[in-house]
Amino acid sequence: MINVELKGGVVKEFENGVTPAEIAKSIGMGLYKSVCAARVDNEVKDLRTPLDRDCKLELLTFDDPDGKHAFWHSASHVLAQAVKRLYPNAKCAIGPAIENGFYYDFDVEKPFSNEDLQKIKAEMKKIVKSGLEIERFELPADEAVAKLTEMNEPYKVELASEHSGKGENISFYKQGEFTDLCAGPHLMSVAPIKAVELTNCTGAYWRGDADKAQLCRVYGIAFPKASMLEEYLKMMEEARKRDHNKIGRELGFFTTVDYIGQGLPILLPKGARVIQLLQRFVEDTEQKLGWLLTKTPFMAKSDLYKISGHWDHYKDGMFILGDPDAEDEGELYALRPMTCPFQYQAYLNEQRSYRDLPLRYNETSTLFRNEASGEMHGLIRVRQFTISEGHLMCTPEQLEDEFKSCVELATYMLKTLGLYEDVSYRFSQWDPNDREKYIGTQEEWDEVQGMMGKILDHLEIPYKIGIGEAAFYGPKLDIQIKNVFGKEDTLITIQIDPMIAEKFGMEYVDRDGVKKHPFIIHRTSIGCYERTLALLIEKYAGAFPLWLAPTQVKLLAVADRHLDYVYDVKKKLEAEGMRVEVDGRSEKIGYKIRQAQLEKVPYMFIIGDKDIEAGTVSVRHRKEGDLGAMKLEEFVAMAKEEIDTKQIK
RNA sequence: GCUGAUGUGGCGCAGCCGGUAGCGCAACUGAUUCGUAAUCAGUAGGUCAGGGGUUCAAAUCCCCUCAUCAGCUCCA
Repeated sequence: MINVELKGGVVKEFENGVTPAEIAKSIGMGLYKSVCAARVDNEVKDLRTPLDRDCKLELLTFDDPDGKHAFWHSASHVLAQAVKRLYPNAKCAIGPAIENGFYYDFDVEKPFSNEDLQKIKAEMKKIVKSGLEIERFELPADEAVAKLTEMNEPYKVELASEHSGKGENISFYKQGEFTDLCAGPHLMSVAPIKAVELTNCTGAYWRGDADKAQLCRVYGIAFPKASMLEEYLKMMEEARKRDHNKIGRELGFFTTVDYIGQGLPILLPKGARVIQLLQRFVEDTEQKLGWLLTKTPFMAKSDLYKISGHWDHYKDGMFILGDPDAEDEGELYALRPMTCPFQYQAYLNEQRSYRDLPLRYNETSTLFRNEASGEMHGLIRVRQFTISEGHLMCTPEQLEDEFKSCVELATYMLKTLGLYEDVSYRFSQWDPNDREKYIGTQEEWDEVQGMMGKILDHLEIPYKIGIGEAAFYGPKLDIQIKNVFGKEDTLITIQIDPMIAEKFGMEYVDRDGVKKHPFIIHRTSIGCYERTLALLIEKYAGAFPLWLAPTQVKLLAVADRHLDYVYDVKKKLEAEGMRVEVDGRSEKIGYKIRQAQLEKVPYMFIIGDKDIEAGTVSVRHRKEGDLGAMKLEEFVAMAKEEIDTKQIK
């Protein structure tokens, strides 16, 4: 007998070898039917795992993230089963659960059309209705490979073969006629997968390698109840309404033009205004913190990039001016994809001593990157962008404090913008198995990654590790954020570079009179203005905080005879430094209010006879509605407070 | 770059199996001067992303290019 501690600390006795599924059943059929997976001593296990010692057991339902995971993973198997029934020649690759749902990759002659997906969905529903039990079994690796070979599943054979020789058994899950190589965990049957939607079908490379076969990836989502699916789909629709690429265009923040080219957006007055406000804020803040502004050229001869290593490691990503196949490469110029090697020249301008360090250079820097044509996305991925760039040269002793101050600056920016709660952290490391991509030796990387890891731990930053995500010259702390589609991008990056100073001969004379190479921190404080603008548009659905709003107050006259007073108010507000617009059209007040609301202007003044008589303005807030009449000075004081403290409302 | 989808007046859409473009909103003009999310009437605007081809005839069929979207790969 073993003692199993259940929810709420209740300890029950069970026979040795009991499974979580059996325990769930003993508690009640309701629980048994809804349980998806088990957490045994904080480890997620399949419900069929025999328990052979005292332990703590949590029975995970769909409400638990790991429960959801198992649920979706089983749904992906149902998807594969349906595909195999309808398209017996399809070869199965992998089909995991993801953050929101699941996908399965298939090798098929022709990618699935929307009609195909409908058919597949219908077949999935049939499978679910049949309520097939899901069984688990294990085979030794060589037998597993033999079985999968017989099943004519080459991708599965490849996966199983990697495990042969390890001496471990390989697990399979089987439901009806469908068997899949899989580590699990899975549901006990397909029955609970009541509501399914196949959301998308796209291409995806086998093992994420662009040189390998391209497969057909079907994305889906599933829930135990139809109402949950409806709710989810509605939520996604709402999220898409915030898509910066849609409302950013509608609200006049930016546009694109076919004959200018991909990834080259036109920032319209509103978008340009927000970026200007952000930029002034960033530059002023950085200056106060001891950063020295530089302005360096947008292009340089190839020689510069050869020293920095960009020519070898980043050439494909650069816009090169001239014929790259020309004999004399010295005459080639390239637009800068990064600011680093330019700003280093400022450092190199004088002989440096340890007394000069840390030396902090910042720049509002426009960069050009020849991104592959399929990569562009609204303002988030573009070919020309402007970044709050900075490079900081310091001694090893200063590294931790300086790194910390860079993180603090980024945090301050994120908090001010209201994005702090929305980001996650990634410690981006090199991939030792992909040496081509990096400079430096194993020892150098181990050392600098060790240092960075220690600093991050001291800062108590909750990061995940990204292997192969480092820059070619050093590891990064990437501050990640998701767009409305759930796609993650880097908003801010702070990097430690122990290698490039040497390449450029950047030195300082230390206390002991010896010349040494400084550490360089590459960092951005607010990221790229275009991308940050995009995420702010999505965050606020276009309704910017007052301090960033392109137009802060819209003045609406009730009737034309009030316009003189209105323009007088405008003048006074502008004298206070506020951004004001007048809607002088001969429309009804309701119409003009509606327009201003749709434009998401923070404050509207409704001005009519009553206001002129009383010498007031009637204030309306876009969210709070009618705030009543007040003296202009009263409003200005209130608005200034809101602006100065950068309130978000 | 790859897979798939899309590209019709400023925006959102119609235009089925080919016979030379419609609607709503916006814009403009006129009337209305009306206090917190849409006043009424009228006018103008597109050759259908661009180029080539098939055809007596193409927005509608075919090819190429460009751009947009989702995903992959890549990346701030």
